[in-house]
Amino acid sequence: MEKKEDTIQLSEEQMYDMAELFKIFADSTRIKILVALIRSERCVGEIADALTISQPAVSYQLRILKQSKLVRSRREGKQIWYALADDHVKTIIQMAKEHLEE
Amino acid sequence: MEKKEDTIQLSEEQMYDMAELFKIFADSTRIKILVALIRSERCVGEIADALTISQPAVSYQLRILKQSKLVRSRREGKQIWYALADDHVKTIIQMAKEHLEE
DNA sequence: TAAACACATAAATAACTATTTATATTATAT
DNA sequence: ATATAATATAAATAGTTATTTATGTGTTTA
Repeated sequence: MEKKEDTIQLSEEQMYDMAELFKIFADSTRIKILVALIRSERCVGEIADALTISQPAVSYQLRILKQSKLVRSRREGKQIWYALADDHVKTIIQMAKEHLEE
Repeated sequence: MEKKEDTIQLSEEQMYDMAELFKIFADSTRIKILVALIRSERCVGEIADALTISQPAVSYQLRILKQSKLVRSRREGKQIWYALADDHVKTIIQMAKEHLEE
């Protein structure tokens, strides 16, 4: 039976970056947006309507999520469609859900 | 081969609670404290010295961590010893580390 | 080309939060 | 009892951030 390491090595910078990563998830509006995007790609208006958040507020948060490379976007005519950048977001949210359910 | 569910069901309240949980990890001082506690139980002064953070700042953050049930404490004479409440913290930090390393 | 639509951006504001400085509490030692 | 040590708490401050309101940008349609 392999034992888990009981220490985790992290540099000062890594700990700082880690906090920055958690900050992105530390807002319920962003969580709602991310959860909505787990199901499917969505455009800005859809998100605003579905979550009853103002359009500028949604755009503001989408920008943050995009800068953090958690979502990507593509333009299609007048609309801009947003989707999760990869599977990490889903994994992290799933983990957090399991933690909260205990 | 079992397929993962491609949706995650979360109530409004769960998403709010999730954001609150991430907020606790969204501060580099708290991350540093938690990482220090992965190795071993520590008293306030030790933490302050090791991380070069003022004693009141450490106490303030420990209080938040305790209220969030991420750490527990016990008094031993004049000192108060803090430790991680369970294995969850370590798991979450390990996950975040792996995410950042990609 | 003008109007309408979808989205982004800017400025202002309000709310929250971490740190510092100072002081209070609790426990030990003299 | 008093002094000292370890930690907690309070008040003040400064920095950050999400939302609103207003406006700008890019795209389609009439």
